[in-house]
Amino acid sequence: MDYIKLANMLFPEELPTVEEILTCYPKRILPQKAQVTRVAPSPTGYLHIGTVYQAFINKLIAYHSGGVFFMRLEDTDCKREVQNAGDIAYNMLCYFGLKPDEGYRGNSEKQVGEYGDYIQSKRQNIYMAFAKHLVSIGKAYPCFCQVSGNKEDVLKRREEELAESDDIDGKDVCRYLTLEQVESNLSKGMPFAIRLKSEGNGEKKFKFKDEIKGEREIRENSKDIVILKSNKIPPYSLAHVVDDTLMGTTLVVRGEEWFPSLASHLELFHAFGLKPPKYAHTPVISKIDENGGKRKVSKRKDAEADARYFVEKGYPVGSVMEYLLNLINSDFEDFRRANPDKSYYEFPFKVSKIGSNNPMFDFQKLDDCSKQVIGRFSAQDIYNSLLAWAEKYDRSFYEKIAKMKDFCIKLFSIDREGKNPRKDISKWSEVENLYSYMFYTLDGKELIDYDFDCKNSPEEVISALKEYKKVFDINDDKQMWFDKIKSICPLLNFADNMKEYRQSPEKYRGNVADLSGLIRVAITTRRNTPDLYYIMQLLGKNEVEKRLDYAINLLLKKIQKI
RNA sequence: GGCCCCAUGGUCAAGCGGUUAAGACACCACCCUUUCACGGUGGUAUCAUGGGUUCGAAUCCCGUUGGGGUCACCA
Repeated sequence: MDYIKLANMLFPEELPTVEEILTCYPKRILPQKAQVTRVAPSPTGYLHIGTVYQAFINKLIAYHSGGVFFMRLEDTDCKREVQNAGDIAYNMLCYFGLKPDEGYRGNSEKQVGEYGDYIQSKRQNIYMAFAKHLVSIGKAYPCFCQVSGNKEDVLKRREEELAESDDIDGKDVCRYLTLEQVESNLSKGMPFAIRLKSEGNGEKKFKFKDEIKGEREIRENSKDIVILKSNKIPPYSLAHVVDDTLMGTTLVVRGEEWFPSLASHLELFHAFGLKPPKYAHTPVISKIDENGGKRKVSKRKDAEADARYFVEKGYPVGSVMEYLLNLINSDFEDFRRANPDKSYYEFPFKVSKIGSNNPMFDFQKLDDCSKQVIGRFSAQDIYNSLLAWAEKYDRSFYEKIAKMKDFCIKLFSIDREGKNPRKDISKWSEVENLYSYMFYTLDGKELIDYDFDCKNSPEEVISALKEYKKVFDINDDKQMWFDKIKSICPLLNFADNMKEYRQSPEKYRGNVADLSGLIRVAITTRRNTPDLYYIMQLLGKNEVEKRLDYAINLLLKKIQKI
């Protein structure tokens, strides 16, 4: 068979040769251990949190090795492409602090770097040239079988084939077409795809070292995989081999779902006589299903699959990244404890320490992580971040707090100065509710419900609040404030001293902590708030008195109803 | 179904042939305390299962079970 003739029949158009292309992409000049890594999302929707996770690992590797982290847009699937998804992906990566050093920069900015184009749909000639080359050396052939690419059809067909045999990778019939048959098909205008003429033997294994999984034995590829679709656009396999070669990628970090197709990628590199990069296959982030099963976080079913979810909920970037880093290298926590002020980029991250089982997404842990991160914020930072978040995601709250800057900063200062700050905020979206009692005045406010949840009767609560109102003075200092609370304890038969109360609780109706609790609930409707003294100071004399009255009246009404 | 990957508490996990099987989240108790927190101390709870190998197994090997992935002209 005259393969060069075949190649020219298939690709009559003017194309550069592979050698010419290769010389256009010079080797990168980098320090010895520098790694070139990449993030390569396909614009099929929003950015998946798993892509953030992958991108983070890639960025970390490039950063720590003094290499390059670039971005490439894998837009070779025209059917699934979603408008602006590439732009969203780029902007989200930047938002999470993962701005690529090189490559695609969204729709509005110019690409950066010498190894482009970084948008695959703009590189069609290159892929065609590579495919043609493989045909011309007898390692690829045209396939005229018309097969539906629709996912449902594929699944159905697969099921039918599986019913007959386990082995669904028999060699394609088109592999054995003669030059004349091809010519005849071509003259009828039949579309064709290009397939790799696999030389592998599925029974044979070869050694392979994965940077995460370690030494493996994998089966040779024996599938005649498609390397150019009938629309002349390559699928992932060819695009990966060509681009990561030309762009000088030294380490491909990708999800474990790619592991089964690794052998075919390796065979492709081999067919071209190219040296493959190193690979690291990472675990996939999973979650617990409604039914209790583990599964991959799915775009369709899980809101948190969309990276924007975390933005909308108001998790600070650092919180998400530290949580992810914790999944990536579980000893990150130790580092954080030892170095509370360092950037997480200073953590001595190791690819080899990435675990090999699929981590489960744990919101409790995320929240805790986030509380620690926000705990390191100053009151000013909290306010600024909250404001920026609210401006986008909660307009009415934004309008409110935009006018209350000083008040908010004072509020966020309570219990937050000093070594062990209060850790009660995990995301900006919960702040309004958490501190709701600080964001309204009683004027014009409808019924607020109180839950005193105490062992005292409503009558006792009323008299406690009345007594307190008598002595309350906004000008008191903190010591005086508390002394006054203590001073009314005896009137109510409350213990003003915890030690005494503990010794003989039966002698009292309550203690000074209980009394403080009643006042707290009356004023804030909550049992947990920051330091009550400062809350009252911020609220001011009138508001505190109004709230005390309000609570007393509410309780009176309740008694009358009974 | 074939092939591949994985298996330590509810979750994230250290562990690399000899450990009282770290640590974190969550939960509980106590301590601190002039309120809420913060912090501290302690506690409940784990090596999926059956066989080997070994003086000795969470650790090595095999089977079983369970979970995940993959088998597209999707990435």
